[in-house]
Amino acid sequence: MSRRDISEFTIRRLSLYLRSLRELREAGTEVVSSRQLADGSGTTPAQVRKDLSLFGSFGKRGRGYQVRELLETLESILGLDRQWRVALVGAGKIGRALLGYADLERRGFRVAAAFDTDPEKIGTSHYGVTVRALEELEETLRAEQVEMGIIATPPAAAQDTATRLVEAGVTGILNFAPVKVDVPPEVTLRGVDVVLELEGLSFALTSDVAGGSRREPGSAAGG
Amino acid sequence: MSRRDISEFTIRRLSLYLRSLRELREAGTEVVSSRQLADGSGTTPAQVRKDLSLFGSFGKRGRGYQVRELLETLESILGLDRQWRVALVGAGKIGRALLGYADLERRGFRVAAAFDTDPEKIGTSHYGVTVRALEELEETLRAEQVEMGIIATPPAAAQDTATRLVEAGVTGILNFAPVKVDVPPEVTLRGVDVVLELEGLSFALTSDVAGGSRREPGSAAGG
DNA sequence: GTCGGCTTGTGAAAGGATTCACAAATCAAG
DNA sequence: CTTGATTTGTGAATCCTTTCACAAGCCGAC
Ligand SMILES: NC(=O)c1ccc[n+]([C@@H]2O[C@H](COP(=O)([O-])OP(=O)(O)OC[C@H]3O[C@@H](n4cnc5c(N)ncnc54)[C@H](O)[C@@H]3O)[C@@H](O)[C@H]2O)c1
Ligand SMILES: NC(=O)c1ccc[n+]([C@@H]2O[C@H](COP(=O)([O-])OP(=O)(O)OC[C@H]3O[C@@H](n4cnc5c(N)ncnc54)[C@H](O)[C@@H]3O)[C@@H](O)[C@H]2O)c1
Repeated sequence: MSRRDISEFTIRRLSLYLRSLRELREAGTEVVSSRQLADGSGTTPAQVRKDLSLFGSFGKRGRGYQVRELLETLESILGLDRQWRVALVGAGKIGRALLGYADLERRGFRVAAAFDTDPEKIGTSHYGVTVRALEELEETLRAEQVEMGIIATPPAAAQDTATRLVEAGVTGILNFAPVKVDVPPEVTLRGVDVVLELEGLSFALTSDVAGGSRREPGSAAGG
Repeated sequence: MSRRDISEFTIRRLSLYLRSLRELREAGTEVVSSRQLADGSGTTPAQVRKDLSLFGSFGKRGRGYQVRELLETLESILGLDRQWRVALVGAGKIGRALLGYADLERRGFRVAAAFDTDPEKIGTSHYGVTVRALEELEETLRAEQVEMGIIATPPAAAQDTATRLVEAGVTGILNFAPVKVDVPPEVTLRGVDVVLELEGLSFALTSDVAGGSRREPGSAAGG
């Protein structure tokens, strides 16, 4: 069972367990059962145990899991026991909202640089990050050892942005633009599309002549 | 095959096909094959045909699908042949970015009202929407016949917000707060969690000693 | 120390989703 | 009209995920 064989579904759920575990740690809880983790992340106890068992045995039978220990284990599995340096391309409305999103830094994702093409925006600072000219992208990313990029440009610029990010050494990209973006196979790409999510709600509400929730496979809804 | 039996995976892909079809329409293309749709949305031709076949027969063998016709069919299936009225709760950084997101209106989602608790924000207008006091939520939503809600409050307020939205008649909710939110079974809930997506990238980049892309099941990456 | 109640870890079974593969249909060329 | 190149629609097969169910292990009570 190599890390490569772990499914996307499992990884999403590990993040959800982590979210629960952080809350439990804040609350001072020391031990947690698979049932509690399942309740806190919208899945089943068997699923929790199966997910964890892919990586090892972390619990005690009859007792459960140590919150602090499991939390550190999951952080380590997900590669969160370090800081990631992230570049943001596109300092528009969503880009600036992300610059002000303190959870990124708190969870280990430091926005090390931001870029835009708009002369009005270049040179301005937002939440401690100064917006640079797009031309400086490659140089800056190599100097700052950035490994992840966030695309927050208009859709028309998304593919070019992705290509340049990859060219500059980035191997993980989060894309907010609602267009298909191609990257080489060694680069990991995830997309967030707000309209697509709303369209999913539209379908559900249209189907429901009289209501009905729909399962969201692989990850609990509610995140 | 009732609409209720259609999987979340299929629905996400239908949205992606729609995205491709809109581009094709702009480009003036009249006919499209399952292969082209697959290429444009990161899936396979067989998957496209299987997805569409769940709802009917829309193509011509040996030829393909009429772009305009299929586009209208998919919009109708997804319930997008109407306008949806949406309420936004939390007019902070991400909330205001969403108010300025013109694609929402363009795709049929009108933000009919926005709410906040901060006296400094109440009464201000953003992109044509005036922020109201949270107290006015129930009354306004009923008056405006709002059916969907977007939660953009701090995590601590998310569950209360969801409860109030449901109480006010909303049956579809999009949650941006990184916490689990419970709603009654007749309400559909989707969550967007940026940190969770980045954590997924973190895992992929950590696994890859020497690169390797990872499949995103159910929907093509790149959105 | 052992009994009873719990909870994990995990093979096996069940349930879904995707891919395969091919008959049926369309169309253009001759 | 026939042939050949396409492309759809779909049952069957494959692949993957989730759920089941239970032996093994832990803990506190007595
Ligand atoms: N506003 C939202 O709430 C929201 C939500 C989800 C997704 N999105 C998507 O995010 C993207 C940005 O949306 P927005 O609302 O922030 O738009 P915006 O117009 O406010 O911002 C886009 C920014 O990108 C800059 N830009 C343009 N071309 C560029 C390039 N080649 N390189 C770098 N920067 C470039 C522009 O100067 C501008 O500052 C769009 O693709 C949009 O669909 C927006
Ligand atoms: N900033 C981002 O880019 C970003 C991205 C993804 C998710 N999020 C999430 O979105 C939520 C909002 O983030 P933000 O960065 O916009 O924070 P923010 O602090 O800028 O905005 C939150 C807003 O909610 C208001 N609010 C507080 N309690 C409320 C209540 N009970 N009802 C209505 N409004 C209330 C506040 O007055 C404030 O205006 C958070 O849960 C955050 O984790 C933010």
